[in-house]
Amino acid sequence: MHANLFLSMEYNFSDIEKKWQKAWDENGVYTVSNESDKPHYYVLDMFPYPSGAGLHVGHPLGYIASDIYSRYKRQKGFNVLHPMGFDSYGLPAEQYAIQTGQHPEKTTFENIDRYISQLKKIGFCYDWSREIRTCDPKYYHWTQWAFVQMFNSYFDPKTQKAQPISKLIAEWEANDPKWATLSEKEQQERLMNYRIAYLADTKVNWCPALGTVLANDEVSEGLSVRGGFPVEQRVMRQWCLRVSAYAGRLLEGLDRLDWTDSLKETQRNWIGRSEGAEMVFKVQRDKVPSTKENEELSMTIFTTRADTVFGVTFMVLAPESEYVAKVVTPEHKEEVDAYLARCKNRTERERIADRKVTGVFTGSYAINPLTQGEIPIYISDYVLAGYGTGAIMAVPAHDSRDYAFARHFNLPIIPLIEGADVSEQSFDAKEGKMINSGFLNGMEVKDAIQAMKEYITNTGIGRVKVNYRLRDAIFSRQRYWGEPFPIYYKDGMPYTVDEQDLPITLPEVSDFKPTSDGRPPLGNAKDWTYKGYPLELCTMPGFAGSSAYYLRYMDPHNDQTLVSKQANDYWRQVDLYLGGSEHATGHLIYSRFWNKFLYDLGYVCEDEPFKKLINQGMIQGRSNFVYRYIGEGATGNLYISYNLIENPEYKDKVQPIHVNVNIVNNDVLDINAFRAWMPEFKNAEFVFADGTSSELTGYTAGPKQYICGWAVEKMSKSMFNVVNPDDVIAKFGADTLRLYEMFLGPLEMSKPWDTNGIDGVHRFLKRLWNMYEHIEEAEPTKEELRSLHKLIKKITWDIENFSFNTSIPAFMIAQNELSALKCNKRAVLEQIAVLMAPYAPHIAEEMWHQCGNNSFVIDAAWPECNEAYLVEDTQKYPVQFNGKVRYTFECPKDTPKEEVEKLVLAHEDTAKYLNGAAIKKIIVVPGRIVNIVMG
RNA sequence: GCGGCAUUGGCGGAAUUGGUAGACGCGCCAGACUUAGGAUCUGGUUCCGAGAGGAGUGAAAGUUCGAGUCUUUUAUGCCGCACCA
Repeated sequence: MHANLFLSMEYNFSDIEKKWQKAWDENGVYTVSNESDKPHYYVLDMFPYPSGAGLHVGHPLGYIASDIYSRYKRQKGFNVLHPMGFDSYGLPAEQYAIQTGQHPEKTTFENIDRYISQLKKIGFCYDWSREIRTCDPKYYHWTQWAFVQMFNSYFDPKTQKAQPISKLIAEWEANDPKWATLSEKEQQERLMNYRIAYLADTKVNWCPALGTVLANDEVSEGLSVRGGFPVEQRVMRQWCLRVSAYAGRLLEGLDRLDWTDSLKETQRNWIGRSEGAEMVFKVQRDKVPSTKENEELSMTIFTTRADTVFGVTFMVLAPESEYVAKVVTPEHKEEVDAYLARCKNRTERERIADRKVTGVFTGSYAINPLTQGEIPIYISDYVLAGYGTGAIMAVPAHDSRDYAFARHFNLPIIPLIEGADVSEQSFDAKEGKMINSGFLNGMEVKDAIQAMKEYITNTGIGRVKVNYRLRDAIFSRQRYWGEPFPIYYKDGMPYTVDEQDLPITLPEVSDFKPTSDGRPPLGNAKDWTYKGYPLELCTMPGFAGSSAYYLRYMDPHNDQTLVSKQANDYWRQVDLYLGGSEHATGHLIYSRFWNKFLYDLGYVCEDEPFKKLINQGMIQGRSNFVYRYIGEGATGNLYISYNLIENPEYKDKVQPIHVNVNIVNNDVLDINAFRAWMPEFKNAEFVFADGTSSELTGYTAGPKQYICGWAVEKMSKSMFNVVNPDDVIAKFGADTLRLYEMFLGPLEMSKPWDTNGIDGVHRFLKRLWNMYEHIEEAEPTKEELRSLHKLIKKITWDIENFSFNTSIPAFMIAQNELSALKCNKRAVLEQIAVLMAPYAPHIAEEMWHQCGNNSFVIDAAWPECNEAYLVEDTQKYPVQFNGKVRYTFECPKDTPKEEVEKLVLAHEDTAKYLNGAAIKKIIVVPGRIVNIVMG
C-alpha cells in the first residue's frame, strides 16, 4: 500500500486482465458473423484433446501465435473466423472410466471446463459461441452423415472422383447381364469392393492390451503410439475408408499448398508413390498332373527395375499371398505350412527386431518371359502382402534384400551392370551400362528402364503401373467412447441408417469393458437395435471427429446440414492452420481425404482444407536438479550446490535428484520451499555456491545461494518440470506469458521452457506502462515519429512473416528510445497501444483507453508506416579497403552515388589507407557501404 | 539405408536482398539509491591483448571487392520414413 503513494500507477496486471476479459465477454467483442462486406480470413488452431492434466505452458504456444495473427488481420480490416473446440472422444477418458467407473462424458466435460477457464485467462480472441465438441450428438450427427455418404459412394478411376454408388449400379444394370442374376447378398458383396467406406477382412494391427484395432499411423515400431503396448497382426472384418484411392490426388495437391517443405516431404514419403511396371510370369508346377487350370497359371509382380529382368534368378511370394496355395507342390506342402505357421505367430515387433533371412521353396518354377529360363519360386516374409501384388521377381545382383536371400539359399547372382562388383554386396544404384541383358546391352540404366517398359507394353507381358504405399484407413475401434456407426445388419449385410434418423446416439452401457464373450463394449448396451435389426458394435476412431471439424466452425449450429452452402462459400477454407507436425501422417492426411471426398460430392467448395499451415515447435521441459551427497559419512541430508560438484571432494559422490522447477528461480533453489516440498527434505542441509555450509552458519534464508543443475527433458510430472500457465499468469500476468512464449525463439523450433528471463519481459511491460501515467497533447517530434514508424514497419513485417520472436526486442527498443526522449505524446502512445494489441491485448486495451479512446483496441485500424519519417539527414558509410572496414564516412542523405565516390576519394583517410596503391574498382552500395578495391 | 532441418558468446537467440556479426533478453561485473535486496536505476560484458591491434558464426575448400548467408566436401545433433521390390 505504501508503494502506491509513490507509484500512483503501478502495473496491476491482475486487475487489468480481469477487467478487460470481462468487458470483451459482456460486449461480445470477438463474436464473428457470417455476413460481412469485409474480406474473410480463417485462422484455426488444431483443437486439443482435453486431458486430465490440464494445459501446460507448451500447449498455448501455437494458440498465442495464431491469436496474434488473428488480431492483426482483424485490425487490418478482415472479418476473422478464429474458433476453438475440443477433440473429446478418445482412449484416456475411457481407460479412466474402466478404472474408476466414472462415465467418460463426466470426466471429459470436467476437463473441457478446466481447459476453457485456462484458455480464457490467456486472453484469446476466440469466438466461443462457435465452440464444438466431437462427442456432442449435434456434432457427431455430421460425422455419421459423412460416413453414410462414403458408404453410398465409390471412387471412379476414370474421373478420379467419388461418385454416388447408384451410378455404378445403373451402369451394371445396363451393361452387365450377370448383375441381375445375383442375389441381393451377392450384389451387396460386389458393391462392397467399390464403396469408399467398406467392410473387409483385412490384416489389422491388433493391440491386445488396448483391446482394439489401430490404424497404421497409431502404431510405431510394432508398439501402440498410445501406451506403448505390443501390436500383432490379425485378420479381422473391419470398416475401412478407401483413402488409397485418393493417393494420387493427395500427392499432387501438395504442390499447391503453402505448407513447410518438411511437412510436405513427410506426406510424400507416407503416400510413397513409385513408378514401375507389373509383369506376368507363367508358372510351371513341377511333377503335378497337367490340368487346364495349371497350364494357365501365372503370377503378376510389381517392379521399379524392369530393366533387370535378365538377372532374375528366383521369385518370392509374401506368406499371405493368394498365389501361395496355387503354387505349392504336394512334396513341399508340409515344409511350407510349417513356415507359414511360424510367420503367423511372429508379432510385427519380433519380425522387425529379428531380420534374419528366412524362407522356403514352393517346388514350383516361373518362366522368365524374356529368357524363357526356369526360376524357382520361394516364400519369404521380407515380401509384404500389402504392397504391389505381394510377389516379386528377385534380382540379387542389384537389390540388397534379394542379395541376402540369394546368399542364404545359394542362388545364382547375375550382374547386369558393367563394372559392378557383386562378390560382397549388391549394386543398388541406378547408374551404369547394361550387360548380360539381351537387347538392353550397352544402354544406360535410365534408358534401359524406359526401353523395357515400352517392350513390356508392346508385347503385352505386362503394363506400366504406379504404386502407392498409402493404405486404406481401418475405421473400426472396439471401444465405447467414440462415435457409433450409423449401420445396422440384416442377414449379416450392413445397411445405413436413414439420414432423417441421425444421429444414432451413443448408448449407456452397464460396463465399459468388452463383453464376457469378447464383443466390443457396445455389446453391453440394452436394446442396441434399429428397425429391429442389430446395430454395429464398433465405434469410430479418433480421427473421425477431427477430419471435418474446421467445416463445422463455419456454421456450428446448423441442424439441417454439415455446413450451409452460403457459410461455406463465404469462408471457403482455412487460410492459416497452426499445429504440431506429429499430425503429418494422421489427421492431416485424413482431413485432406475427407475434404476431397466432400468436394467431389459438391458439399464443399474447396478441394483442399488448409491453405497455409505452420507447425509450431514443441516446448520441452527444463528440469532442475539438486545434488545429494552420498560420499563418506553421508547422512543423506546434505545437498551440494551445482557449481561445486566437480570439485575433488564431491566428484562422483553426489546423486542428482529432480527438484520441482516451480520452487527454483533462475536456477537458485528456494531453500524453505524445498524443505517444505516433501517430508524427506524436511531437514535438508546445504553447501552453498560460495562453499559455506548451512549447518555451520545455521542459515535458513537469505542471500546465500544454492545453485541447481538443469537438463532439457520431456515435460512430464515425474520429472517435476511441468509449468502450469495459471501459475505464470498469477505471478506475471497473461500479457507477460504471451510475450515471453513468443520471445523464447522462432515459432517452428522446439525449445525448452526456461523461466529464466521472464522477468526481463515483465520489466519491459512495467516500464512501458509507466509511460502512460501522464499523457500530453502535443505534436510529436521528428525523432519520436521516427521511432514510432520504425516500429510500425518492423511489427508489420514480423507478423506477416510469422517472426513473432523478433517483435519483442523491437518494442523494447522503441520503449527505450521514446523513454529517453521523455516522450508522452498521445499521438505516439496511442499507436504503440495499437501495435501491442495482438501481442499483449490486455495492457494494450488499458493503454488505448488511457489515451482517451472508448472503443475496443481490436477495432482500431492498423497503423501505416510513413517511410518519410524514417529518412535521416545524414548517411554513414563504412569505407572498406579490399573488404576490410577502415573508417566511417558521413555525408548528407540522398547524395548521389558518384558524388559519394568523389567525396570519399577526397577524404584524407583514403589516402592514408591507400598508401600509394592503385585503385582497381570502387563499389558504392547506396546507403550501405563504400568498398575500394586496390590493385 | 533414404529424405528433411539445424550448428553463431556463459545461456536463449538477432542479423529480412551477399554489405559494420553478436540486436534484444537472461546471467555476470561495476556503480547509484538503500538498515536490507530475489526491488529499482545507470554503465560495461564475443575471445586474445595493458594498449594499438588481432582473431572470430561446427571443420575444410571454393565463388566474390565483400560470405553467418551462395557452392562442394565433411563432422555432429534433431525429426520423418524404413524389408515398399
